[in-house]
Amino acid sequence: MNSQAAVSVKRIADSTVRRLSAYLRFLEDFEGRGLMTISSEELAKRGGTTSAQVRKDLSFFGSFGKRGLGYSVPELAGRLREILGLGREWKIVIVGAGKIGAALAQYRGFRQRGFSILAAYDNNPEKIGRKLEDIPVRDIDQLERDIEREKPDIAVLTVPAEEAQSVVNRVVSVGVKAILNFAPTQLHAPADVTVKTVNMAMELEGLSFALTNRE
Amino acid sequence: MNSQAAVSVKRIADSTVRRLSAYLRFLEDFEGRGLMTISSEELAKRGGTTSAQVRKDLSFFGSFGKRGLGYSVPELAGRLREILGLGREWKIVIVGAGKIGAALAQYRGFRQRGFSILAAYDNNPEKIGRKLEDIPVRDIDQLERDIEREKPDIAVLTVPAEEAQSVVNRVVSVGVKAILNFAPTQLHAPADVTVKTVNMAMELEGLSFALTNRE
DNA sequence: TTTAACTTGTGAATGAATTCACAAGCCGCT
DNA sequence: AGCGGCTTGTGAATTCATTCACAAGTTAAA
Ligand SMILES: NC(=O)c1ccc[n+]([C@@H]2O[C@H](COP(=O)([O-])OP(=O)(O)OC[C@H]3O[C@@H](n4cnc5c(N)ncnc54)[C@H](O)[C@@H]3O)[C@@H](O)[C@H]2O)c1
Ligand SMILES: NC(=O)c1ccc[n+]([C@@H]2O[C@H](COP(=O)([O-])OP(=O)(O)OC[C@H]3O[C@@H](n4cnc5c(N)ncnc54)[C@H](O)[C@@H]3O)[C@@H](O)[C@H]2O)c1
Repeated sequence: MNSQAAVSVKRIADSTVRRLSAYLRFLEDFEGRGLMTISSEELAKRGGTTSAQVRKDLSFFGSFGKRGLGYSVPELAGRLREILGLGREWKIVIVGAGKIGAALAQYRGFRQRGFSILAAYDNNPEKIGRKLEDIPVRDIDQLERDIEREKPDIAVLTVPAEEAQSVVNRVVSVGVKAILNFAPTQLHAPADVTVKTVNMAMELEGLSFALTNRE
Repeated sequence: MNSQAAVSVKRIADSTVRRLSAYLRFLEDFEGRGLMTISSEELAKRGGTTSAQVRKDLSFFGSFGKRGLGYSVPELAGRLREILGLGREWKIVIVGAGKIGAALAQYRGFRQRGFSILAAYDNNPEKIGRKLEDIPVRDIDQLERDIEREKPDIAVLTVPAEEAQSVVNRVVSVGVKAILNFAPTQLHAPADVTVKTVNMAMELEGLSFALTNRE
């Protein structure tokens, strides 16, 4: 019954974390509509899963529901925010102020969820010094110095694939522990650094496979 | 020796397909450097997996290697392209010519892999009629008519979350069977339609969780 | 206070994915 | 032709994830 986020006694699967994220999104929707309680069954229907799955996912972290009633929407939302570490602001830097970097820098969805973008970095003199909406584009040469001073939590990589590993090495060398990579390449980092790669070409290939292999 | 991709006797896991995509990328790299054979071990090292995993993944589709030697790089690359359905051109439409839609429309990585973007659609009169690089932005009102004529294989959704389900319904109604969704919302579609969602906020929350729950 | 209708939380059962481990095959050398 | 070094392909074993199924708790109503 302790309130510090997550007892984390066993390793939590990635798929579980993604579902928790999804549940939180639905809860926020319900919160907005003023509903006070929700059952695992309703949550499951929204998320395309089963009620047993919902309850099992939550049970890794405690027991938040009331038998016969369901879950308190605001309480469960709060618990999920705690578990996911969303009770605080996370600071982000974007490396690569190109097309996709600019789209991310200008995206409001991140700030709304507590992710604050400090700056974007580029090596193109024409881009350095400009702003993307209100995010400054800084010289990549300042990267390490700035990171040591501002201590961002997450680096988002939107540089060409050939440059990506060297940027990983640079940000890791000054203490960044989490990286979101958009370059279509496999990155290597120490075990205490979490790297997630979003590879859109791979997603399209998944669709190509699905379209090709249907009986 | 049939050349139609995949015997597909059992359902292939999503994770397997993603790895096949990754293997293909490494093989193309090796091909470029003129190497002729590669072992499962080398492929595994590059992809951050194990050699047994590589061999098991490939074994679902046939046996392409030579014991004692490894795999022929060009042959295996060809087989993977066949399996993934990359032997042909896939036609894509983008719905939502906003920031992320524009970035995707202008991205060269897709065309290089056989994904050809026909057009982007928007409901904003200021955007309609313009071009994103060489991709035309068309009126969303033409969506169904154009799809029936041009028969795109894949629809990419980059509209606001509230609009996403209605766009799904529209493209599904005229026969689209594969959707790549960037809106942060759960979509519902008939079982014969494959929907993949790329949810960047969810990826960031995964990083937030990892940073928060480390012992 | 009793009952009926619900819903949670969780072990146990099932199902899926990964890893192990080794026989079988290939190559080059002597 | 035989041997040693390597590497595949694959059942069997293991590990991990999901689903089942039900006791236990809650509410509301009579
Ligand atoms: N545009 C897309 O829709 C899209 C989709 C999927 C993946 N990606 C990937 O995202 C990455 C960026 O793509 P993009 O389309 O934005 O390309 P882009 O060329 O528009 O942007 C890349 C930016 O990185 C900068 N850059 C290059 N080397 C750098 C370095 N060493 N340090 C700092 N900045 C550097 C460039 O000046 C440029 O501004 C690529 O790896 C690409 O494969 C892009
Ligand atoms: N920009 C990002 O980096 C980013 C990141 C993650 C997710 N997303 C998601 O991608 C989607 C688009 O984001 P964006 O930043 O490009 O927003 P945006 O506002 O720049 O683009 C949305 C575009 O869709 C058009 N549109 C709206 N309703 C439409 C309809 N019914 N039919 C056709 N077109 C319509 C708008 O005119 C606009 O051009 C959103 O769902 C957003 O949550 C964006």
